[in-house]
Amino acid sequence: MEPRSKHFRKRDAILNYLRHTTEHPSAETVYANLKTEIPDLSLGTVYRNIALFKQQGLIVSLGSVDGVERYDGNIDPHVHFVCTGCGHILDLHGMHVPEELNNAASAEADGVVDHCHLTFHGRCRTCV
Amino acid sequence: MEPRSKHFRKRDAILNYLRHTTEHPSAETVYANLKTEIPDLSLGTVYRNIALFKQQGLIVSLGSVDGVERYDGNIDPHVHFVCTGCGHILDLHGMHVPEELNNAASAEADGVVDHCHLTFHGRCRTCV
DNA sequence: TTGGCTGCAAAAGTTTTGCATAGCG
DNA sequence: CGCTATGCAAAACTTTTGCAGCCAA
Repeated sequence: MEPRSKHFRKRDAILNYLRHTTEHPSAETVYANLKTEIPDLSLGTVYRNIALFKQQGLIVSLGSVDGVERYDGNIDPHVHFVCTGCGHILDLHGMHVPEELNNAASAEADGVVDHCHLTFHGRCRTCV
Repeated sequence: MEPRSKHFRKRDAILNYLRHTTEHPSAETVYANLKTEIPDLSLGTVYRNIALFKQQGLIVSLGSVDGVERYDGNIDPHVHFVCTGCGHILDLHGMHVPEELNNAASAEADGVVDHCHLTFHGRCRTCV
């Protein structure tokens, strides 16, 4: 993705990074990885842009693992597997949350369901 | 629940509180609510015991809402609804994650699934 | 010149930890 | 006595924010 302009070079780089990785990184990880490529990048900028993307719905928060928030640039609904051992987050594309559950949820909660997260917790192969 | 002894009075009080509320409190909330009853309770003790309970599997973490971790003393598997507006967490007992998904998850992740969390996000009736 | 993006560093907020004390066994 | 639980306060960490500078339009 070619930057729109110099003005958005960092913003684009951050979103681009989030969209092209499957590691579900934290802000710190995004920063660390882009830092080599963009030496004058600051952590504050990463946080600011991540907050923006989240608000715009361009990325999704997966919640915190070991006290650090993790993000996913793939906003296509999918299921996750979090390894309790190494903290690695895996995408599971072979299943989806049945539509009935969504309906049942909004009915029982007596509210409006926007989206849902299904996350399995366990041990990945190398951590078993 | 009668305390086992004075030695565990606070620990028991914290677990007891978590088990008898449906508000899915944060550590701070547990502290604030028990403080009136146990004036010489410290926040550190709440955090220490919560960490212990979590490790022992006596309570479950629901992840962070607005930067604060929330806990559930009800470890019976159930679904949650988190209101994006007020941060309130609701238990949904009228549904469960189909067993097939569990199997599919461990198969696709090529690991061992311990448990899973299904959480709906949206707006509760008063926040719509 | 104006407005938005950013670096930098300070601040805020949450959670953890060290140390000393008290109480159980 | 030894061990565990705890209060208190400092520390550690993550995340947010204020301010000044810079660049694009």
